[in-house]
Amino acid sequence: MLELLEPRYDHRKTEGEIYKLWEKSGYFNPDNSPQMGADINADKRGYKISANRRRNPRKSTFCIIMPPPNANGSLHLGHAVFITLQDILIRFWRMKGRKTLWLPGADHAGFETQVVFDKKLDKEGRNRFEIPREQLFKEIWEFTQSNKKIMEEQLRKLGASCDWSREKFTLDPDIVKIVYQTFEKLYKDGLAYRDNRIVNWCAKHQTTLSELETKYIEREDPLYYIKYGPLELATVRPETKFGDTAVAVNPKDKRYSKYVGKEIEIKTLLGPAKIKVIADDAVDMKFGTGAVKVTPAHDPNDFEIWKRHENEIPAPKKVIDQYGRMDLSAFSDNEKSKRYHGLKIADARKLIEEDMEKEGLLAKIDRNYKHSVATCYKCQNVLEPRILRQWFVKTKPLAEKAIKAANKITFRPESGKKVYLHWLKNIRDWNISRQIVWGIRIPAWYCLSCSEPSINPDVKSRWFLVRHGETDWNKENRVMGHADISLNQTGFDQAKDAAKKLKIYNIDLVITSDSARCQQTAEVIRKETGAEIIIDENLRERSYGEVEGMDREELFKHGRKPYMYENKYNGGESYYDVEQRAWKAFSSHHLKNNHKNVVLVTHGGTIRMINKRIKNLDPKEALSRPSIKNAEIIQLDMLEPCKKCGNHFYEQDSDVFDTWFSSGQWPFATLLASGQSSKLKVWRSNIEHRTSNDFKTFYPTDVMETGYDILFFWVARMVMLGLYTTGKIPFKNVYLHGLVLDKDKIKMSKSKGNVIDPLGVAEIYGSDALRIALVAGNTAGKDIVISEDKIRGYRNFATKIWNISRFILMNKPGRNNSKKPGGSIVKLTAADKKNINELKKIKAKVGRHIERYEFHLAAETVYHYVWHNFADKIIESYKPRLRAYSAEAAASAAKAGQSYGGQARLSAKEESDAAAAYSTLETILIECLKMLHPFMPFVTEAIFQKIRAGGFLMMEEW
RNA sequence: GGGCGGCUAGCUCAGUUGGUUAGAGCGCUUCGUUUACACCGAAGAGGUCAUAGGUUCGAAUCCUAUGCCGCCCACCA
Repeated sequence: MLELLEPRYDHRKTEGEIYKLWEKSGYFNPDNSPQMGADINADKRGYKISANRRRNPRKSTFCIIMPPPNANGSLHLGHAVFITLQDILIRFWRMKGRKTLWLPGADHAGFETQVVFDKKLDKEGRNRFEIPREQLFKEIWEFTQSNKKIMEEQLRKLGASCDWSREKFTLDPDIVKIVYQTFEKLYKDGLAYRDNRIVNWCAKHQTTLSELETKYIEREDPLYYIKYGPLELATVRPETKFGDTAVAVNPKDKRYSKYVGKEIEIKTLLGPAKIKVIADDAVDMKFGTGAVKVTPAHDPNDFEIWKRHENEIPAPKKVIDQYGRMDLSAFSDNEKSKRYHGLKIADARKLIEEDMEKEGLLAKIDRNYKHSVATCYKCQNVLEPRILRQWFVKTKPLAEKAIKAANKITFRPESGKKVYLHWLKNIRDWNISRQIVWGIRIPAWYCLSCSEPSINPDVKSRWFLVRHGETDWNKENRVMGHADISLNQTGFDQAKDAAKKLKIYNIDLVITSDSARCQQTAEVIRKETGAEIIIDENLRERSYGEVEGMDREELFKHGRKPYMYENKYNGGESYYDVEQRAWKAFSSHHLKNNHKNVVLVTHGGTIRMINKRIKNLDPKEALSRPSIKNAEIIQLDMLEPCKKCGNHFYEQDSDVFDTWFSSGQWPFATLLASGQSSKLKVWRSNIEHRTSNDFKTFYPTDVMETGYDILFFWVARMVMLGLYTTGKIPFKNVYLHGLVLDKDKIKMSKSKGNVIDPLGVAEIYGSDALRIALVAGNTAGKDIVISEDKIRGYRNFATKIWNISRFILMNKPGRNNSKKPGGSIVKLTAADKKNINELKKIKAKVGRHIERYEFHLAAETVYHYVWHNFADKIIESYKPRLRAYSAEAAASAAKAGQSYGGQARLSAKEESDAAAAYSTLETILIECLKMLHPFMPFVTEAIFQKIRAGGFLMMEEW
């Protein structure tokens, strides 16, 4: 520990050590707070407890759930801001005597992390779409875990006094369980539903996004006026014209009323066509020509129009695929469509413009048309609306309650409430499905036979259909059938890969066809998983009789029979035959082993037939499905039989939840999952939720402190989901801080590369300096412009505090003198009392400011007092009184030839006055340290340790 | 189109229900080795608080309009 001799405070030599002391003390954990009525001088672990603290045992609680930083990178200054603000509140209320919990966590940050990881893969020349789900998940898991560790260390460096023993990650099993239960409850209450709707699709990221994840940007695009039979209409997207299903006009528009309800003849690039004219209020008579093409598959408004006219006009016609390319497969019998099929949208538009011009279909083009387009907030690419089956949360009922609850929440700044209410009042249903791997997989299983969903079920067991590995005959495209061919080396390798993937599922049993290629594959899997093995000849491949052993050419020469259900070769079987024996075998194994995790190793044809039965496919469909690769695994999850059709086999939704769906449950999920858990509690809707002591003690929490940029994303959703699940608002106060901007006033973000590393500046100037610099001069809701100069200024303040303390402690009676002051009489003078009184007023003021969340005023008040009052005026005025104790004074007296007889020459009055002076200064110092502690915890604790070793400033009575 | 915020010292920002000489950090000027601190102390310069009206004994603060800057929400065929 740094000695007081040093004229400058060195944060490098103290901060780490101080944090370790705090952590070791266990006082971040509210369970270790001195207990009510404790009649001891030290707590159970031997730390000193001040008399004041004993008189004021913990009465009430104070809890903040830390906004979990994204575990996909390191902390930036924005994090430092919230750490500081929250730590100020936590330390203040802890000193005030509340039982205080600050619960830390980390967010898996689904899409955000996926994007970060995609970039990493890109650098490595890889691509997430080529990596199997499990492997990709595992890699991202490891990536986030190592980031998480770094982040935790960074939080420690910044002095965060959070309870690490309660730390949570959004993918912790107990959190996921609670998220699942909430989803199940929403489903049962009819508030979560699955529907085919038009959603925002990012072709780059290959996933849908919610409204909040879109960013509208202003753009200039040509506006094409197209001739549509007798009408003319305006569009910026001529390439979607192929998907038009109607033309809409305003019902009041007299110009077009004669066409309404009728079909008009139009000329298109694909030839003549007929299209119906409908009337809809959404059409603006004043825009363009007042007539609009309706393309429900590729435009949200048109989709709505179609919904309103579902019975009058055809269903949406898809003409653009998921990669943002023209998909005219619906027009495959039209030769002209080939010209555009497969083109990127931009290229197609250009070509179509040219062609329309040639065909005389264009009336005019407005080249200066300005409009805004929805883009992906991450990659800025234009979003392509697509119709997709997604899970949605019906938000209106949730929002209504959140609106009513608004008057029970105090917003800082106050304007936050207005913004919050406005958003809730205009809320739309929330798409919570994301087509990425990284996240909480949606706990919806669909019956493989009838598609009936089952939400959050118990999976009894998992069955895997595995095709055998490769043989030389596979390679040579020879018909195998019952021919007993062994695996080649590739085949063994494939089997090994499959076995590794299966290993994580605790396989109990391997059932295999008796063909060598299957037995060999099964044996590899058995070895890897340690499962039992059963051989069953009824799982054999279809017998091809006389054509077995032929390659493609030979088979063709011999006369290939169409790939049909009933066909068979001489001496061979039909698919129908295979289905009969294989299904019989499969059923009997299933009957006996449905509680076990089973791998069934068999053949392509056999798998097709088993699939046919499970999925209730017609023969043509069963045979036309894409071929099954060697060693390919098909997973079947076994649930309670489907209520609708009795089938046992299900597959899970492949999508994951929008991160904010789980984050929205963070306050109650963390508290339910932390601390000692107690019995299960039944909430509304018959869903069991565990409750916990922490939940009972700390929920609702006191403050939600976060950036205003996630007011909708997070705060509003926490209120909605918190109210829905627990019936209570998750927090009483919302404090919204501004964004930290760089010197050019641009938001700091990793993608822009303008982040300032807070740990870097903390390393140079100290965490204390950084913390108070982020607080001083900053108010709720306003953006923060931080400069190094400012931080340096507050570093100087830390040095000032250090020197004030150093000076006072140097004058401690008995420190430099051989003799202690004679009497113990400390009689305060009028000036002492006045100074202490003034101090009390300052302290009350600072406390009041913190209680009102006026951190900047608190910081400035204490700063001004300590430096310009205490140091510049009070200490200066006390110097003559302290002189009596000084060794230097003795020395200078000796120099002057006087015999300085120590205290012998001091009168009792002088002695007492000096003692009073010291006592007053020490009192003020300690109070100043307390006031400063929430803002600058390290330097203040380091000094306190010099004064009262064995105790903690952190735990002193404010 | 709707809403919100800002415009205060050279720079970055405070200024709590309207009340005496409008504050902080950095920068600037002059002076200063005094029981700690030069990462310091003392003294000082610097602001018609965006503009124009209004309410008031009194306005940076409340009201109305205007300008510029920024943000959010919604629609855009």
